[in-house]
Amino acid sequence: MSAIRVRFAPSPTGNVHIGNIRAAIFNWLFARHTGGKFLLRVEDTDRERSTPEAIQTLLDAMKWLKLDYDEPEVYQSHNTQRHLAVAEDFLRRGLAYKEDKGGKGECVIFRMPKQGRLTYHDLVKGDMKKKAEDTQDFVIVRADGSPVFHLANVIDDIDQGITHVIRGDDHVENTFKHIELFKAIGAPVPQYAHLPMIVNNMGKPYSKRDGAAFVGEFREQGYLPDALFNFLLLLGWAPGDDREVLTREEMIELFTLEKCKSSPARFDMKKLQWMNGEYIRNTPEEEYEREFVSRVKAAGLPVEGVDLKGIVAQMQVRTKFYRDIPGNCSYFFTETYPFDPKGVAKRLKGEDVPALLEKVAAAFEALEPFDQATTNEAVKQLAGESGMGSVIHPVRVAVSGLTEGPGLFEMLELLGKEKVCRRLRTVAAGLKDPAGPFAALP
RNA sequence: GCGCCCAUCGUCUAUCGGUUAGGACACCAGGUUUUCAUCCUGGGAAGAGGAGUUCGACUCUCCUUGGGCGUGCCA
Repeated sequence: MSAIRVRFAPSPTGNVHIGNIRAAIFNWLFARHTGGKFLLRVEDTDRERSTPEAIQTLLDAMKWLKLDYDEPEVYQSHNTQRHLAVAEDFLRRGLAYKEDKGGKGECVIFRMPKQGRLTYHDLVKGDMKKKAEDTQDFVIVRADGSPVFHLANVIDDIDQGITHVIRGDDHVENTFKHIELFKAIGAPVPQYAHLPMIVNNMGKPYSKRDGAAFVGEFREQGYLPDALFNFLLLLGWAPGDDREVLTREEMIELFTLEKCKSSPARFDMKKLQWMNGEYIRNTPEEEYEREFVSRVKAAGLPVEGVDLKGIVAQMQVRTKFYRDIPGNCSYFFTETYPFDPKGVAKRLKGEDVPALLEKVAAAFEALEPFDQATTNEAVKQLAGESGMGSVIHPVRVAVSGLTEGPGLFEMLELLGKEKVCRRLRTVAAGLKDPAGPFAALP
């Protein structure tokens, strides 16, 4: 039985930064790979910001990314008495002292060694060292009697039996302080692993100024949790072979801290977008269909009397974000589909277009059956010398309002003869009417 | 300023002394195609600089340069 225990210990602020959730991902993967326990500790000592809503946001983000934890979450604010008691003990043993460092009243300060060398082995960064003289005593209890992060964090780690602390690079310096705290308490020092920072194009820490920076934002924008998870994993870690798109099982199997890089990684939104597309295309059809239907219904479109399977098959490969689904294919579900002004200007504004559309409608009317092969043949006949494109483009915009979408003949078959012919004639009439719906468009 | 850390294509990365330095994203070209997307093929693109160690360095050591983090009664 493995005794490994790791934790994710965020302070709930109402937003979960991607750098932070990445630390959660690495902790989770490490636990799952080693058969250890993954715990969640809510460092809610900032009573102002740690609202129930903020905590819920955090929990939602964990759930969305399927980062399940193995024991009930621990709230740091519940342990304040314990933290203070340890500080008292330090005071009694002369490991800490009281001082008023700036007129805010007396605080408790922990003594750091004054000579020698502080060292530890970082599982990612290797051997780390620092001269004692380069460290300073630090505050562990504020003048107002509240414990400081360093103290609370270490004590909670001890109480939760944490064996490996996996966190962001920005904590490297703190580690020397924390280790002294563990020693002062007489607890075994955990193993440490510091993950590289996620930075922007400028090499600066990635922040909200650089685009979506919080888990909730990616969710709103339509990213799949598994895609974000996979992408974040690849920032600072690689499996060692050429695989990039990995299942959760593969990740768990392959993940080791030794394979973590220690240099900062730039956040590349383009690659995330690609990854998201990969995940959408690889989604089981039934699951995509479920998502598709719920999005279409949510947009107020009726999903009856259509060849849903056929539509879904056409749309899945073309979906970049789930949220774009209704806008990209409303014409399958309603007669009041919107027309893209640019498409109208480009494909429907020719003088001969109304007549063409009527000719096509008449030709289609006679088709039996009305399918890809027969419509294709009919268009070929009508186009003659001028090339199929001259017919295809106006017809596409007329029946769908858009210049992009499934192949025209697939689209026509899915729509059916009746709708197609009616739309062609309606659009033709509208184009001829000086007061018609297209008149206002350029 | 001082301390700690980092450094391979534009980006994410593989390489654990000997490779034509590989893959992916992005980009460009071509193929499939009515559009878009997918898919396929091809292309350009990298070891920051300088010393050393070595028969041989991207890989080990040192220096320089560049960057990040820390240096809070924030976490």
